[in-house]
Amino acid sequence: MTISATSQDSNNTQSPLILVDGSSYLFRAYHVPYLQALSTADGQPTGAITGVLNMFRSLKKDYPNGNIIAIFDAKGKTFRNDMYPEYKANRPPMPDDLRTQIAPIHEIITAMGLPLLVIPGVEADDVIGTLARQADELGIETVISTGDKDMAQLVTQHVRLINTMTDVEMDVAGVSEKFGVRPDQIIDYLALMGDKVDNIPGVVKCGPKTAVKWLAEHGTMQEVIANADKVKGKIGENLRDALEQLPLSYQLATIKCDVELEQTAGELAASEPDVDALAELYQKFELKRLLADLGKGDSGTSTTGAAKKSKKAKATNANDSSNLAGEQVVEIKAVEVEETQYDIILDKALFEQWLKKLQTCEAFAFDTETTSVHYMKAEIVGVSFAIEVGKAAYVPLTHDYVDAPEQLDKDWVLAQLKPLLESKTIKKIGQNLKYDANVLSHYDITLQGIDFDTMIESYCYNSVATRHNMDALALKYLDYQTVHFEDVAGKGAKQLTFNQIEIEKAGHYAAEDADITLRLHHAIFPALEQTASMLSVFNEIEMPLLPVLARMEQTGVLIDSDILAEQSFTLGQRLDELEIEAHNLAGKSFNLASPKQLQQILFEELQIPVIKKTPKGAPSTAEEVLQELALDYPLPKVILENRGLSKLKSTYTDKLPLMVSDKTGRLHTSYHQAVTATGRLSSTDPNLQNIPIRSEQGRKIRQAFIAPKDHKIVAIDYSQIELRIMAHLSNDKGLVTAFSEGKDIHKATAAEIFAVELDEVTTDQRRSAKAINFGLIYGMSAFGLAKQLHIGRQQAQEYQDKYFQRYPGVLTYMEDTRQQASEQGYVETLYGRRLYLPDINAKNGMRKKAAERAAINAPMQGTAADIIKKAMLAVDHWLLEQNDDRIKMTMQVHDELIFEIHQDIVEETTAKLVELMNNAVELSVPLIAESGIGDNWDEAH
DNA sequence: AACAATCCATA
DNA sequence: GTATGGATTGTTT
Repeated sequence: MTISATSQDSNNTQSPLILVDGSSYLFRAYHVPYLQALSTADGQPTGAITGVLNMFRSLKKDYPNGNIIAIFDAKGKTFRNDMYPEYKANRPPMPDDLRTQIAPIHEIITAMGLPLLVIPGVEADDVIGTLARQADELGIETVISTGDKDMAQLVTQHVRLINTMTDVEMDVAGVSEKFGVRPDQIIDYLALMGDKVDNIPGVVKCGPKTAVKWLAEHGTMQEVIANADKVKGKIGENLRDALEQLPLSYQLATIKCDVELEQTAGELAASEPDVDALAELYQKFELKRLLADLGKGDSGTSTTGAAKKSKKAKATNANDSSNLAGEQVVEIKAVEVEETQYDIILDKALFEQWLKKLQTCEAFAFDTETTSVHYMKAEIVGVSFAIEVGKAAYVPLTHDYVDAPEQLDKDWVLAQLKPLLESKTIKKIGQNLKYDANVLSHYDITLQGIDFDTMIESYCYNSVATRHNMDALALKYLDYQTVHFEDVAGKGAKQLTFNQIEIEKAGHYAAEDADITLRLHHAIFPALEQTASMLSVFNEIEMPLLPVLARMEQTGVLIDSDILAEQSFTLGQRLDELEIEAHNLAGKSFNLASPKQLQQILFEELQIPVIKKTPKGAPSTAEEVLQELALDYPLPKVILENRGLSKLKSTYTDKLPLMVSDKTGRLHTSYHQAVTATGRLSSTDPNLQNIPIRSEQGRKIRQAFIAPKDHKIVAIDYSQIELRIMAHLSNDKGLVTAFSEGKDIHKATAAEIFAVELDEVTTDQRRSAKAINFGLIYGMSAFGLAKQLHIGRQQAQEYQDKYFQRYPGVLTYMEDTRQQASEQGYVETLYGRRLYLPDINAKNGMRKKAAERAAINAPMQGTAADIIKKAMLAVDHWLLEQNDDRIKMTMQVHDELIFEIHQDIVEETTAKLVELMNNAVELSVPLIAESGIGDNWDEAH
């Protein structure tokens, strides 16, 4: 069969028929993580609704003339179940939180005026197949929108598939290219392979490759069956074993194309949308975007939606306990995008005019444009400002493309701006100002008056919303689509740096950045202010911390690249040896780093028993599994050593030296202040918070973190901070006393649980107690504890019961936390940082349990984060007072601060720093910081 | 080039 | 069982 050249002879004047596989949309939308958190204020999940409707919308955009028909599966069994009772028997039941979204979707689609087909007794596929067949016969161009590959059998000269996610269309040639067989061979192909998910039997070990090979040879499954005795080897046996089953598989894989329908493909057509019904439904399910768009009117109708929206968008009080989902509604002040006036400043006169306004204003938003996203490499290209909403200016400085207009002198402009930027009284508003502060510091400007950072505002307001970049914020809080950096600079290898971008284009982008930042501040800050605790975390912790982090990043840390290079070499040698050994043991050469190849070798070729599976169902080759297998087999042991060493080499010894700045000869990480849900910092480029410590080899890497000449590395960490916080929060008498008396807490716990004297506690008992203590912090279950300690579930339960019996305050605290989380939808740290838990009342038990564990952990982890942040503020304050460049704070690793201190003053300075950290906050138990001093980070521990 | 899956480093 | 970032392989834009 060849692709017909006559496909043009179809009736082009008729609008194409678009058949939508609604059920495939539904499942896909349901599994999009970003959408899973969505729900209405009263807890009805809306993620799948939103996702499905978005997909319909994009379909409409792609096929403006399309005649869209929606087809969904009906409830209950189908004729395939009668044929084969095991059909789809492996499918888990539909989750409740998906089920409840189906009816709304149907209602909305109907209100949109689209024909909706839900036919019992058959699957959506069969309805689609029937319509596609009819359309094909009528010569109507048809597009089937689905994620299901099985539908490839329906493709003809007039019928194509489109994968909505990838927007890839597949015609006859496309099917052949993709699958290696023609559309009319797809059923044969599917039948031979079988389908695990749908529980369709096929030929064992026959995958796509084999099926294609056979069909290329014989054309159809019937012919393959007829020639079954000629196939050699194991796979030939498998084929012959499957002969009886294959006709059934063929039937099951065949989409039924003669379902009886009330209307034919030629008759079905959309009707006018019922705008009022839509507005009501969108409002009911709080679909803000859709409601807004309804007002804008693709159909040019009514403004009902928009009017309702402005009434509805009244700020929800953050204390409102009905708001359980963590989804917050903010009053949107600047919904209408008014006239904007963006100045591009190329002459002195206009610049001075702006300068005057800036000098006399209370606060302004500003943004720097640079050549790089890395603060150490970035050079300023221009700066932008906004004082009032809608009016912004961009001052280009160093655009240097061919024919770039003459620009104001960079040094002169920065000199003019310096007093302004360094003023503590004129407030600055920005988005991620730490970056701007770092860049400006390279121009001898110390940014001050950093009062409002919209990224931090958004983070304090809701830390669970993972993205706090400007584009996301503008969309969320202003319902405004910004110009993206990639829109002006391109992306990938061809991306331009900002200095290469035309001033006109760059100016609009940059000025908009400043303008939007200002608007965001006006949108988010008032909402943040409504909750005193959130405001205080913002004002007392996060904003003051920003310049402290900037200073630490600027300072960087010193590493000895030679030590690392040497270690890389040694590691490389050992890795080569291990590779040879592994290949010998396996009897063939393979990639040690590939879990997939390793699975094959271990579990298929060597027939080693499978102990655990990955979440996706493949046999796991994770460390704990190999650890266990290593007892009985040689290969896993080699793999384990290889894994450990290659991780060290690629992530640390090879990589770190490459990241040393040529400007300073030091390593400069980026601390992220708006990433974690719990309030911790995170670190990237490089991540200094996961430098190895546990293994002997790993500690060598810490030895490369050295002090400069005449200096020492001082590491000070909080001892048992999270358990101390648990003691404080729970106010459990026994726990508080144990800490107050300065006891070894794990030992004390062991004495209580195992009912022995303190000095009779064995190492084993202490280890168990330690696991229990850690487990408590993680919201552990008896099941988890059992796994950790390799003991039975019952015994783990006994330990846990005993613990709660001895420390009843902890039990009460855990129960209260869970209840509080469930009632208010969030938990708080000691200092008021709030963590929303959208899943806390989820119908899905797993997700609910996970949210409960997070609810237990967050106050402890988050309070620890608050405390060390406060300590950093205290330390930084003291350092500024000292104004002594022999002392530098260089790193933060969650419960540890690392310093570089001149040897002459190291003892007394360390004592002072420990004192500052100990007194960072007042708890009902002592807060203990422990210090270590050495020539490198390893020694300092 | 971008993304998922898997594994592993830290607190 | 909590919270992260990153390297690798393997698949698909």
